[in-house]
Amino acid sequence: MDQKIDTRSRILNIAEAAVLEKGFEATSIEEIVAGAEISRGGFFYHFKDKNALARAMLERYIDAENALYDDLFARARELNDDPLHCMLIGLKLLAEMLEEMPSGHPGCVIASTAYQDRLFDEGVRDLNRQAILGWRKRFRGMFEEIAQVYEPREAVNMDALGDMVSGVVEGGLVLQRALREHNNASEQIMLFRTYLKLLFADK
Amino acid sequence: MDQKIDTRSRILNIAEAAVLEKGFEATSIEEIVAGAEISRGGFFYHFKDKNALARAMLERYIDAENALYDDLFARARELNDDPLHCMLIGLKLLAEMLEEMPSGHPGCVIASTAYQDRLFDEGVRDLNRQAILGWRKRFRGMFEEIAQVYEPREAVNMDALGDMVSGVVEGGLVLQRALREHNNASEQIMLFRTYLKLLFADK
DNA sequence: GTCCTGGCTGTACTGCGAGTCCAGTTGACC
DNA sequence: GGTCAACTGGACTCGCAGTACAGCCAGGAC
Repeated sequence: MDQKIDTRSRILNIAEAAVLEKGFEATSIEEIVAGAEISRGGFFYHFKDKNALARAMLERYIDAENALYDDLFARARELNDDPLHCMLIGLKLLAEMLEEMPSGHPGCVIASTAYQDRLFDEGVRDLNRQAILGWRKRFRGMFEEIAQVYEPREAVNMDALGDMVSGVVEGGLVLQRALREHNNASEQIMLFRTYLKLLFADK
Repeated sequence: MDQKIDTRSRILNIAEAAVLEKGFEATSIEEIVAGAEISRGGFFYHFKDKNALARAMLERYIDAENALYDDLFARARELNDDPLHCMLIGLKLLAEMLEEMPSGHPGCVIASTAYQDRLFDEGVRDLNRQAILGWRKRFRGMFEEIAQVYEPREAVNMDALGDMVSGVVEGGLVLQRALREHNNASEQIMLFRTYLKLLFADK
């Protein structure tokens, strides 16, 4: 077979799909090895235990999400050089992307692990923390750039505003999962977009 | 002993504390019965299985949260009759309440169950759904009242705006849990408050 | 050509927690 | 004195995580 993806990646692919669908604890190693067509011994050869699997999944997921944001806002920047409009376009693209996912966004691994964190060791929890702090820094930077051009109509804490991007997405995904609707996250992002339009006044 | 709280409630109290601290799956029936000082048989006498426990916990939690919102916005209404200011005061009270919780808010059961939903049966998932739809209705009503007095500066979907209250709280709690900080949720609520101030213009 | 190593397979085992079954106890109230 | 609700306690099954280890096989080093 030419689909000779290395076994480790195959395990991660199967595991990620299963975990996003039904949660980490509800995903058994049994079904992962069945899906990846390997033996249980093979699984434990690659991952010491489920914690090691969780860490590897989080690392991959965070890298992918960061790459996605890089790409999204790079495309936005090409369309408009103004920092506010770049942000607004980027959020629109993000909302569209979330909406286009056929069965809705699978849900964020970050929130999922945050709510089951006692299952994980310190390494996993720290990865989670670092990812959110990374997004805070990213968006805080973008908002500061905007604030240099547009005077905010109300004083806001820039760290908190940076966090709000993550928070709105995470919160939207929670609603989406619980309601079994499909566009809550994108609607929440669009509302946040109008917030930014109102907050950063035209000169 | 006069602390003769009936056993069922004692089980629910112990279980809720444990579940909020470390998640549903990570909480064993063993430790619940140990905490409640009953036998395993006694537990299963009250709850057919862990699902029944989850359903009972959710019902209690949702009732408590609804009562809290009722109280909060009733107090706000006493302080100011104007619907916008009532909303702003209520949100301030909510933010303060979240901040005052010594070890931070334990985290919302709704989000927690949303991310482990395959562990639960349809009844539990539906409770979850109904709770969020209830909050949507509650806040949507309040926003419509506001909109009759204050013209929104930008057109917004009122259902989505209603959801945003829940979403911002849930999202904030996710951040708080993952970051191990203690005031993210209240900061997010305060940011949402400034959104409302900007959105609903003075006449 | 052989040897070694990495990447597995397969089996057998321990231990934990959920859930079932059921027989027996205890106290309240009618 | 009988009945019922609210348990206790123990024995059991089942599924899943994790451990241990013996063996297999392909491919590169020498």
